[in-house]
Amino acid sequence: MDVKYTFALRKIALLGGIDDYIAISSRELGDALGISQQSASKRILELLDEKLIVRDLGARRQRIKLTSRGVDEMRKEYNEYRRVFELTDHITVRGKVTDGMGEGKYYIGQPGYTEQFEKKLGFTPFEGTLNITVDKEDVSKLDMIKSTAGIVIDGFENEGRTFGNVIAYKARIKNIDCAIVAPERSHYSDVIEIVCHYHLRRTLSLDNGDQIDVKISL
Amino acid sequence: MDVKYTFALRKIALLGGIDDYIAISSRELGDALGISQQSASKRILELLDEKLIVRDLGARRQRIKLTSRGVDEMRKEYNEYRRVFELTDHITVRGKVTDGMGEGKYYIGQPGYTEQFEKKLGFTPFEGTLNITVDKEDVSKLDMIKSTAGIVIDGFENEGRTFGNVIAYKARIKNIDCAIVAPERSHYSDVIEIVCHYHLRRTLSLDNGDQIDVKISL
DNA sequence: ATTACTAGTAGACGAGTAA
DNA sequence: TTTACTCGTCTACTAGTAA
Repeated sequence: MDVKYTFALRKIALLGGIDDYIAISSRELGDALGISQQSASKRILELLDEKLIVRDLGARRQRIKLTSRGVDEMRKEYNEYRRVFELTDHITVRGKVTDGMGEGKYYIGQPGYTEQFEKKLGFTPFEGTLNITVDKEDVSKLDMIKSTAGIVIDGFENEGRTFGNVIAYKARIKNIDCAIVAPERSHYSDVIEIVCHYHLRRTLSLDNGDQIDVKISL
Repeated sequence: MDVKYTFALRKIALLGGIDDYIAISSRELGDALGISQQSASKRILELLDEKLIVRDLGARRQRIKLTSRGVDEMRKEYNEYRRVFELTDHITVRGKVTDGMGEGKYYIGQPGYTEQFEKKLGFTPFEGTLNITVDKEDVSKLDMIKSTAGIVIDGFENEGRTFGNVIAYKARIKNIDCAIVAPERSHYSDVIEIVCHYHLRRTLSLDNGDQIDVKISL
């Protein structure tokens, strides 16, 4: 992403283009960006080309707004700033214990993964994951976590099946070491999966719906 | 502020240069920024020139960190993002009622100010201000408020004394219209001064130390 | 009034290289 | 190894102007 695109995008967002269409001439945008009308016109064409904004080119005044791709780019930058200004060395997210679909157990059981967990996380995982539905107000923190490096658990093949890369993030629940795991290319979700050496449900006497804090290292 | 400076600044901050010196070669910074070693070296010189970073040029590895001016620039951008992602149309800050130094009363009493308050804020101020010490966790919100336009109350001269410009921000305390006022060029403070048509201390039966929410319009 | 083309130019970039 | 100079290229800008 070119810097000058995010700069223009941010100004458009500040002028209200993140929620809805805003009527703005290329001259006005140019003034806001400190560039000429001609350059602003070109910038708009570039942003359209990159599918960062959409335009409704009326007879007299064009109206533009960010696309979801545009909003995503902005959020990425916002998260970088949050890491700079809000962070120490960990983030705490709160959520409720939830039933998983039992899939975790199958994956975690694969020797190709377990060996790496031991080497890279420092514990052999209990066979099964604890699923937590993150509270609405903390979901944005998951973005911040995903924007950090994480520990790559390499994928492998076994009996003709392909197991993809998994990213792990070290965490602690009530001072017990554990890790959040997620497929490398996972789409948005408010559910996180926890692996741990212990059976967390039993060790901490957790039931579905129980509130729990997860402290994630960065 | 040139965009490319804030971009470089942000990467340096993310690499830890906001808290302390970080050792980073021009090649490494170039890689982080997606530019050549030569350009990164030039960028560092430009940032030094703008006093956005300071450098400790060791024999083998240079060490750099942001200056307070550099951090301020970053925070300005951070606040723009917060306005985009966190805001609706107001911010609520919480604080404790505090004794002022009686200065507010003298200033607010000046006809040069009161006439403008009436015209620009829609009320004649009670002679005196309510001081609130903002809670530590809400102090950063004051930055966000300062980064918005505010209403300019023009300065004037009276009997040889110069009264400077004042910036007012419309606010509400328990649904009573009021405004935060601050000298145009005020330095950092966690105390805000409130003007109101009513004597807020009496009207709301406030004592020093009482917790109070101030809802500030943006 | 708009948007956006063409053309000319300033300046940002990286390659080569010195220290 | 470093940092950072010079210099040639090429991009990104603005002015002029068409539609």
